[in-house]
Amino acid sequence: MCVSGRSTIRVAVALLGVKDNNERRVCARMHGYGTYGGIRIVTAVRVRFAPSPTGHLHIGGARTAIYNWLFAQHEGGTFVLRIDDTDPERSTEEHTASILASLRWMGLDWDEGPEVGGAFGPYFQSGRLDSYTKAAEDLLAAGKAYRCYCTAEELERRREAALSEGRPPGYDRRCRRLSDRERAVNQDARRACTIRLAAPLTGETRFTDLVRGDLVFPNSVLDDYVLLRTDGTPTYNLASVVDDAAMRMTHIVRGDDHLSNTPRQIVLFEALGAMVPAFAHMPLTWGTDRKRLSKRHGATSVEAYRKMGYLPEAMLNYLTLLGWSLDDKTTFFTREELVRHFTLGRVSKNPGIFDPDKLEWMNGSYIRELDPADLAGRLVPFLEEAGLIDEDWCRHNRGWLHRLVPLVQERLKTLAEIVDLAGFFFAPTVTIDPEAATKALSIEEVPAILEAACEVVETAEPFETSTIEAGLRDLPPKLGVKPKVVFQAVRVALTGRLVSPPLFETIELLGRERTTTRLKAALEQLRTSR
RNA sequence: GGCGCAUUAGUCUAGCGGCCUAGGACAUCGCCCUCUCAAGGCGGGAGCACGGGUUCGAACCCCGUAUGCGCCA
Repeated sequence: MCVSGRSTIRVAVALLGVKDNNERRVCARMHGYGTYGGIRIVTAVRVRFAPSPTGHLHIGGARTAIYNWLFAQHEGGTFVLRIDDTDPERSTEEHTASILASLRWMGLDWDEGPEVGGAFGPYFQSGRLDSYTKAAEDLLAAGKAYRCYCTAEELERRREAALSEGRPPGYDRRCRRLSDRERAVNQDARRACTIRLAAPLTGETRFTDLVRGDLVFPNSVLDDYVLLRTDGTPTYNLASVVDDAAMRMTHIVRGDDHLSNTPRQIVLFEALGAMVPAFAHMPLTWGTDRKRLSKRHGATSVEAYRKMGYLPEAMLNYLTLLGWSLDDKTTFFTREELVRHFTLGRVSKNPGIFDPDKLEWMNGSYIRELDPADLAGRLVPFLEEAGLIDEDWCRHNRGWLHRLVPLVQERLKTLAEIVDLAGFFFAPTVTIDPEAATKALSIEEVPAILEAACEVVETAEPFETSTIEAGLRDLPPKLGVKPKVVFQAVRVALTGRLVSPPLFETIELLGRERTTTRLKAALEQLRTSR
């Protein structure tokens, strides 16, 4: 331990009781800090992401997790995952599992938390309830909290009265002024009560937000908020602060919807005699209508985007850039580059509107950059999901799949689009889209075109793109039609639609057999319908 | 109602007093390439919320106003 500068103390890791396998990293870099009795403490960075398992991991939550993770990685600190499941009504194990899966999918592994353990467990708040009760009781004993016997109805009535008289509607601290005798009477009668924090009445609470700068709040705006409800359950503020203190968090990186809550929590940290962490409030993520991102805006969970065929690296890149930038031009970052460059100081102060278009563009760009073999592997689950292939098929056709990739790679914006784009390869017969038939097959010369094309395919030798292309390119002048007419007619006959991968390569990949079969089938269909 | 935070094109952003006749990207529009669709290339339109100051000089500093959002209830 050494003292450096005015009222700044560097604290060795052991002093804080941190004994885990991060110790080596931790000792190497000491960037974190908090305040303890007004003294600035510098120690290893410890941050947490603390989702409530009431649904899938939300885009907004994912971004908060990413910023926490990047910050921890950049600083060589510890990233803790804590599940805030104090609401038994809405918390489920399925949601917890889904959140863990989404975090892992994006590569946001945690150093401590569910399934990996750590020195500060349990990492579920439902397993820590006793500590909240104890904290509340300690505060009670120290005179820093008090029992409040006001009922919900009384509070409601007084709030309305205050509002109609133009007074602030907060709790009037009535029970804080109870005499010892009154307290004893209520206690003996075992009247239901909440436990409220006895917040300071004067002075001010100040802190430095790592994103927004120095902030000062007069303590007069603080209220004596509830810590423990009548049923003994902790409020968000109590549980969160007690855990953050117990888990030795050095930085709280979270959404700025909590900004106004921060002075309230700082007062609690101080009342508990705990180190006050540093804070960094991230701007919120909005939907396109400038409202909180919700179901109305379409897919809002990471899970949904995974299913739609988005790549985790695109997701990470896009979400990080929604509220953070390195400079005026860099758009693409590998995970390592993000870790190397990420700092809270360059996080934007403005809320960001989630733009699915830009995500899609970025995803397409990442797909194009993928190693073809890698892309092939990533496409398999989507083809399987659509029922086009199965495991057995994969075992025998890996080579074919690798030949397909170059035809689709620069056309895919999401992995799931492979089904639409290349599904015709796998179907036994082609169903021709009526609109495509009208546009490409209704021309008088089409039967002749298809017959000629069939002959080209039957005789192309060797059977490969170049010979097929040469043969088909001979047809337009011979038949006296435009090239486009020939190619579109053949395309529709083979794929059923007006849009497909490049024609000649498609024919090669389809094979002589299936190509001629399809051309003949289309011819037959034309004859019967005329 | 109180307190707080924010405000660069439709969207994400660069900018931290002269490098800005404001840079990049998505989207959009036009052209080129072209067997369709993509991808790619070239080009266009579009922005400092408003009003006062400070300064030789303001997107940038200060003060108001407006708007949006958050928290408390």
